Amino acid sequence: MTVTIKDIAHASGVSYSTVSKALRNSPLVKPDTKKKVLQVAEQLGYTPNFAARSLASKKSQTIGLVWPTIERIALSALVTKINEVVEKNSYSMILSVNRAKEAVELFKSFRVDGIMIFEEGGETQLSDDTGLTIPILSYGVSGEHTHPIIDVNHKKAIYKAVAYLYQLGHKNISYVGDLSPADKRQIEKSKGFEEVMMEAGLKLSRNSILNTNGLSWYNGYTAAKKLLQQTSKPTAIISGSYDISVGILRAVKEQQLSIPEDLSLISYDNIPQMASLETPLTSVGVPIDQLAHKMVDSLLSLIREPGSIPLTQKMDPELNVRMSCASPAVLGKENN
Amino acid sequence: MTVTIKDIAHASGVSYSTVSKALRNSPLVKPDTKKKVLQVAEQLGYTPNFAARSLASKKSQTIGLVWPTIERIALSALVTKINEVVEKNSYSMILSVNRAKEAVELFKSFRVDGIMIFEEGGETQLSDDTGLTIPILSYGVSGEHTHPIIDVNHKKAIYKAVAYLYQLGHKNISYVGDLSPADKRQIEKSKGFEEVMMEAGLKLSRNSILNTNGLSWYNGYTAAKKLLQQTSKPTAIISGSYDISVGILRAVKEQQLSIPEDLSLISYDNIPQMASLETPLTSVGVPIDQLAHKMVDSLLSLIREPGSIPLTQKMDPELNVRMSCASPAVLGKENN
DNA sequence: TTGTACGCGTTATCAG
DNA sequence: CTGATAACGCGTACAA
Repeated sequence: MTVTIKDIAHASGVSYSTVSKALRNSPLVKPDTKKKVLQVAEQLGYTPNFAARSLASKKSQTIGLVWPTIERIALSALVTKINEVVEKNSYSMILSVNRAKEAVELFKSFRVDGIMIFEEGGETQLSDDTGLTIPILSYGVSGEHTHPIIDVNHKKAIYKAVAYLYQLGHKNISYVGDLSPADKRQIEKSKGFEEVMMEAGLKLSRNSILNTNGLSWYNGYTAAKKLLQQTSKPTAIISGSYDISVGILRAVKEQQLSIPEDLSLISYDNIPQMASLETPLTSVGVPIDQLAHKMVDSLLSLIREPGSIPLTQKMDPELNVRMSCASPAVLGKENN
Repeated sequence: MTVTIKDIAHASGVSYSTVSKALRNSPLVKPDTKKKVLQVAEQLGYTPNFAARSLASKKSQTIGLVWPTIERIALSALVTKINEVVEKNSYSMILSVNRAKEAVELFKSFRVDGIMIFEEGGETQLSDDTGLTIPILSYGVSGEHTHPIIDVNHKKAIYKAVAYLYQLGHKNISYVGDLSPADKRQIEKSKGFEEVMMEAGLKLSRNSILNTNGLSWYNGYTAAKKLLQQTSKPTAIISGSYDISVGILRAVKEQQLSIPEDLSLISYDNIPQMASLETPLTSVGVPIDQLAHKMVDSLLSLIREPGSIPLTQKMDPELNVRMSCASPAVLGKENN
């Protein structure tokens, strides 16, 4: 039999409405009574019923996080951090690994106070809410969108990567990433690369931008393999994501090449996992701490007051130097 | 303004109890009315209120999954699969990345119908529920436990790994894993190794079982590095987990050794990520499809009828051959 | 087959 | 400060 506030009221000799107040730490109850009630609640093993609470208060103190791509691990550290920040703000967080549409439906049913969406790949077009409307915040790419998003300044990221490589002496740099038109974020990365290279006066050849046709490690692997088998190889590669980098590493190994001796590699995604690869990679991206705080603060602000944050907020990426870059080999090496 | 069944009732000219029945697809309503009600509901953009539904029915049709170690990616594929199976059974699933204790509290507040716990490392002792009691199923190691668990037959796994290596000609096999007494699962793995080696008549030296003192890739890395620097190296290693294997790979690379030419490696954890490593690893473990089905079926059965499943269920592991094992090098090589 | 009425556990609004 | 009491949205006996 479940313990309710009525049971507590009975056991502690006050009315259940007083119990309710005491449990919510209302200033309207005498400290003595409050203490007693809490004690009894503890003793009885009381667990609040969110369903009832949410039904009565129209608030759930919970936010939902949609994360359909848990296999793409680039985000797991971010999720953990976000959870931490959420709790610090005395909210709870629940996740769903369903596709965005289904997950949002689920969260709506739960009447979460706000929703965060992590989508990599094709962004779902969320139907205009005919019914109830819940604050939604996406970690996504700028463009047409009705919900606010937190985005990364992709061009700046690419800029930092290219500048770093340039300073090491690289002129022949390739970008390897997914170019499928459905994924705006990936498009933006490659376009940024194009622009930065132009601005730096570095020439773009046919091999400068390589389409992996997908975001999995295998796509990166096949693309890199093709690239590395050619006679005129780049001296440095910028990879569009963690997973693609994993594939590139594999291809590099199979071609008996060494990083950074034969090839420098910078990866997108500034995550801890970069350091634990068989070859630790230098990377660019927004530090997860910053991202987590920005996202949670924004969503909570949105919950408090609709329209209180800009539709687009861009975060500044940073370069995280590890050991996968070096000055390009001397000329003779090119005939390899 | 949120749409409720009363609104639907009003708009479609029936009572709201009829609407309720229609929405739940009860046989007690005429198909005509049912169709009409559903249509109106759709039109109005109705979203059921789980809070209310759960309050009234005392069921949430939702299970909670506790997963504090999302960084340890070995389980992400399993989680996705479980979600799939759960939905197929017309339940929903929500996740929490909190520590088990907090997560269970959260889920209890939500009145989920059942809870699954994924803990790697120290298993939390859940307090005896003074209050409400929810079916809990753990993915854990056998031992003292009050909640039912799904476990892996670790000894069999090790047996398969050793047998495979033995057949390839290996006699000098080491196990590299975490031996911290807090983690029963890891203990069981290493003990299994010991037993199997004894039974196979293979001798155990001081280097046969190596304690990584932790489960992260870095722990695997330092342990392997120490091992590989010695003059008498094993010809094959069995690694206790995916992450540890990642570390071993890194150490192997730094020592300028090749897999499988200089060293064979089999990893625990039968997950897709094994194939995408820079060096794809042969692995042993329970196929995730089987695991997912067993876990979901067991929990649902537990929800339907408490005590309807055994306290411990062991799953049979399988060997997944990739390319990280070969016959040991000829004798001369040993002087490397 | 449909409608009425009550209860689920909690919050919130008043009146004491 | 405390205690009734009316919602909150829905499921479900029970009545019609």
